[in-house]
Amino acid sequence: MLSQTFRLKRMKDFEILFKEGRFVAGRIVNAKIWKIEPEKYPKRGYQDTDLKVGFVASVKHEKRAVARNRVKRQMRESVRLLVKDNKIKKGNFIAFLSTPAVFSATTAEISQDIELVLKKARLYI
RNA sequence: ACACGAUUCUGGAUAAUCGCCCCUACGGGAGGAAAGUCCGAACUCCUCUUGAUAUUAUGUCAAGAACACGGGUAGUGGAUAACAUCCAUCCAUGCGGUCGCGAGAUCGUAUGCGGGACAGUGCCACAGAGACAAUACUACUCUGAAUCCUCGUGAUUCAGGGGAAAGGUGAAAAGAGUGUGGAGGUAUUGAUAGGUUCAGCAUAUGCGCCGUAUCAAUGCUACCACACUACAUCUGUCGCAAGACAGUAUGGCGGUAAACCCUACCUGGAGAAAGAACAGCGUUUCCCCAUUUCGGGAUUCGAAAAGUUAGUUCGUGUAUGAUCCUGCUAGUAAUAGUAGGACAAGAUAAAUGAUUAUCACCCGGCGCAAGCUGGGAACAAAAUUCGGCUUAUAGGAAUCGUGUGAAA
RNA sequence: UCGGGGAUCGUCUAAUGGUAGGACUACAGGUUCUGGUCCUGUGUAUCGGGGUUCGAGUCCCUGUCCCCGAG
Repeated sequence: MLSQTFRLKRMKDFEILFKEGRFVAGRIVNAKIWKIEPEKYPKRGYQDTDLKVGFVASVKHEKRAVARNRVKRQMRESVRLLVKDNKIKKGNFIAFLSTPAVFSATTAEISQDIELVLKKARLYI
């Protein structure tokens, strides 16, 4: 499970990410990515070396809470393994978004697709 | 043995690696429904009433929720902190078996928002004469009057009565029902006698037609008699009660209250985003300072943007607990009392995960077997706490019931 | 964690407990040289399940889905 220091939690952070960030599509997982610009929001206390990752599972894609929570946990596990090996470029906000297909995928498939998305975004080292 | 149904219980185990949340540490870490949010309670604040007290125009403490409006519950007795829940029981209804000619009785099982229709009001479409102390339309019948002619106790019309055994409508028809008999009525059928005006066929007459008379059979039936069955009331016995049983007793004015309503009982309101502490934000107006962008003659002026905004701790996980486990006692039971033991998640973009192995379970394939191999494993995840209800649910276990087959 | 409201033809919307109506759309026919307009006709619905009632879109219970609000 991913440590709290790498988690995106604040409502305001999500608002900034979805307003400023760019969209990257994968096969079963999409992403919203924003390169942190500390001088634009000086009072938030952002730093260039921060890495914050959030996870979204939409109610419109899957109604059951059990399935949504499970997908979020699977995505977190995949990201944790990447962060552990320092595979993700620092200084970014990332939010991974669900698609309808992700709810029938296995953990290995989700992990592969997250790597694919990060490579497309040129954040994979 | 198999299949189906009902009820109750269960809702995979162990280990390794890498992680997450709580915790000083040791250690601990989803459910029977955590779900839906349909009820109830704890807890907190607010409102009102009464009393006490301090002081002063309000505060504190205690007890409570009257009146009104609204909402809820509804056989009886009990359980509970409380409930629309639970237990026991009564009654009614459905289904099945047995008994009875029948109305019905009885046994088993299931279901039931199961008070009141002599307090009042409303509604009962269409159809039908009439839909609730009703109606008199038609058939039938009596009286009177008028008109007509073939002048007869004829026909027609009108008025006023009588008449509920006929009309055939409807879910329901004026209101207990069933059986047997009586004396009638009525319908149908048959036989005999009679008629031949009218339709028809052959045509001396017969078939047929008419339905006048008698007889017989069958069906329905207001009324009367007897017997029986159910219901209500009364009296007696039994039961805490709802009610049950008995009687040569008495009686007979539809349905609907999940229509308004009446009766009895319960209920003050809002909810953890409750609420407490720290911080003192946001909104509106004015002033000042700093940043970015744009414009312009411009160390300045104007315009725009951005910077702040669901913060932190407690409440919140408890051992002074409506807690859990085991035993005993009381009780038919729900449950209560008592003795001993246990301490069992606590997050807030929200922990309880991912991968692998072995065992156990289910299905398929290969195999005599041992076994090998491939696949499957439901419904669904705490959000202040607890008691219920409702809905979802693979596989397994126990008990009971029904059906089929086999054996005795 | 709570509180409100709703669901009727393909779409929008009516209906004191008594035949589910209207508009647009669709289809067919007519009018026209053809299309449109216009006229006529036809088809199509009460969210699922249970109950009360002679009878339920309406009343009661229960589920499903949708929308709105909350210092």
